Amino acid sequence: MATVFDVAKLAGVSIKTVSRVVNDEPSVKPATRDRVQQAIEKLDYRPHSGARLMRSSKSGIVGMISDAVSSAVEDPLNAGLSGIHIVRGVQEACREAGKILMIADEGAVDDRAGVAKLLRTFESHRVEGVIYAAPFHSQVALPLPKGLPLVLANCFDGLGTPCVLPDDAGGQALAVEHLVAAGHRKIAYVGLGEELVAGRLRRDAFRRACRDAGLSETATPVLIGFDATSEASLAELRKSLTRLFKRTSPPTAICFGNDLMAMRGIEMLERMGLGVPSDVSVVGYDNDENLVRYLKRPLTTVTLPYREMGRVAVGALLHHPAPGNGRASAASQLVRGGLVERSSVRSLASERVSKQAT
Amino acid sequence: MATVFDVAKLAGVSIKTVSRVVNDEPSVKPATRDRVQQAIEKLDYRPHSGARLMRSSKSGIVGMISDAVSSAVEDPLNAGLSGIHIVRGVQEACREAGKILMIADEGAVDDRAGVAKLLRTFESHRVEGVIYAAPFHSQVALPLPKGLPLVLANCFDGLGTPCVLPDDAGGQALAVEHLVAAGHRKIAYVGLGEELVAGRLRRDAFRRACRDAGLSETATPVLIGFDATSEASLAELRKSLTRLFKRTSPPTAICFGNDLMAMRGIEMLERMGLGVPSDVSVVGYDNDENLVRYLKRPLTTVTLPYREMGRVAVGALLHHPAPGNGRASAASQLVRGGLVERSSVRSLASERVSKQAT
DNA sequence: CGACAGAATGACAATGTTGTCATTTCTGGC
DNA sequence: GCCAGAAATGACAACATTGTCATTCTGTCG
Repeated sequence: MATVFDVAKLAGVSIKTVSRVVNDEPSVKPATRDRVQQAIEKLDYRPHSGARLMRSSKSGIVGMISDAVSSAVEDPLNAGLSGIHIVRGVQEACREAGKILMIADEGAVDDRAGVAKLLRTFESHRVEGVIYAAPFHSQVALPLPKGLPLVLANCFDGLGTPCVLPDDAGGQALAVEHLVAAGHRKIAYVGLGEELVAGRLRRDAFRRACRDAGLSETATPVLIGFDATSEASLAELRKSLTRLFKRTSPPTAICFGNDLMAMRGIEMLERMGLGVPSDVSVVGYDNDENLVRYLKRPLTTVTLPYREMGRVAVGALLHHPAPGNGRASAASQLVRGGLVERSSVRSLASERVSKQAT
Repeated sequence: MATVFDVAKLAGVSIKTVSRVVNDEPSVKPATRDRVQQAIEKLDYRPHSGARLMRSSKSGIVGMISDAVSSAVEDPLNAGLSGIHIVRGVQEACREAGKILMIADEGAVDDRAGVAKLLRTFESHRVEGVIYAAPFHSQVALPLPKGLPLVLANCFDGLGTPCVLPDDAGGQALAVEHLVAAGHRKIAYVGLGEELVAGRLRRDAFRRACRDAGLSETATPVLIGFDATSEASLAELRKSLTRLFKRTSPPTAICFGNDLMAMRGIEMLERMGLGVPSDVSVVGYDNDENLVRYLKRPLTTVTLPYREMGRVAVGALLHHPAPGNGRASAASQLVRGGLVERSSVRSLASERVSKQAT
């Protein structure tokens, strides 16, 4: 492959001038520039990124660790494609910033030794930073690279490593506020397990939002600990729902822990003779497009803003302020996803009038 | 960051010895090796891949052009995640070969200028080869890189560029053979548009397989040109199906052009009062896991072996024989996907006995 | 016309590694 | 104790580029 020397000789200039043309530096006469360009064209010259890197120590590469692709293929039932959306956001932001993205997907994002190895590879390539994306909102314990900026996406390590997280609390509040605005006063929460970060945050936010709306605890029962991918847990869920609607004053709306659970829950409600949203309104969480597209009853839900999180992570990585310098960007950034109104929530007209009266 | 010099000084050896240790070369005394390893550890030394590349001209990087991630996010309804599976296969094979994968996903895989730019970037990084994956079986016209091995996946260019393709013909034959073995003698084909490569191949293969099985053309009507993502086309499909079953001797089985069409078709058949598979057996194509998992009626279908195609593509790239050297690997490789038996095909017992009699 | 500023260009070092080949250090047999 | 041959180690060039600084060209103004 041709080098600067070949190009320089053909164009009748010095190698430094070739370098200037290649890097769009000023003070090269247009005529010279043209000659060099033509020589480049003719010789099919491509700058050698390795040699370049050696001089400038700017690789222009961003590394990313994710199991998005592997889990989308290996485990399509569980993987809500969350990772793919984060990757997409990262890709977009990298492109806009003129960076090249190098994705390491070895499947095992929770294998410390494996991650350490990937980080070493990235360091060898002198990447400008690394983004680590977890498949779901969780706490992680990563081996921290020495001189390499690292940003966590969809996870945190409690050690002050910069991270980008979904605003589960804010999102759940949005759901409750939406139901309250539609006139609902008796709202149940049917959620994930407490061992999940998202499960805890959403449950707590639900409670707080209900309190803020002036709803009593008895009117807003909280049932948690379900896993919509487990048959046993679904049986539990069915029992709980049955009990819930045997109450003297059953809820008029349910916030489900996520879309999959909402989907299963709706099936159960309908089998119990309860229409959605005629008898019960339902709000999900995640806005899992992939799931939502197969639902007969369009589901009102809260978006988990994965793509945006990817973008924010790149921003945090590339514009990370020199440490201890002026207005430090918060180590942890929350990204709020919006509520998507579809047709699983019914407005209780009488209430609405009394509330929305001018 | 530390260099070989730092390590050499600390370990009390020459830089060359450090290089030997790093590259696991023989003839280094165990004691020396240990000392160097410790120095590396202590200094957090990471070989500089750029400098390395300059000397050895082996980057260990494979480039890939795909729109898998972007289209999975941008257009989840159409994208059957095919691309993701190809990427996965490529990832796996790269890992096994000790190569690093660099994915360029700019969304526009059919933009010649865009692809040319990506190829230039890859050339700059001295990748060892490039895999170009198309979202569906198609013919492409790519700008061919000069000194860079290129393998096409899920597409071909008719110019002899090595490519890896799904064996649509073989797969469709599998479907027909399965139905015939189950005793079906009247089989309809309801397929994709002729403008699609897969549409043409599958239709032709269907006809040939029927002929081979001794079925007459009247018993095996072919209806093509449908697009299950278009409402208008679905209306057409409904009309066609209605007509089909008004015949004096309607088919007992249908091969649909793909799983989505099969899904829609089954809905229509049921609305027409025809049970699947009690009244009509159905075979799909693609084995789109992502779609199949939401079907109530498990669909018998033929796998589009995307993942395997990715693996084969890497194999073709890395073991590409020196041109004009001995047993050249075929420029075009077909990968056969198997038939997945679920429960949308009913065995016609009487027929079966007569056929399977010893 | 000469001097001068600024634009355009070039010479050369430096970057971190590995390949080549030379040199030193062992090892075992006499 | 010596020597041949092998094993271990080292010196140095080469890789392709950019940064630094020097040099040459070009036009302008007095």
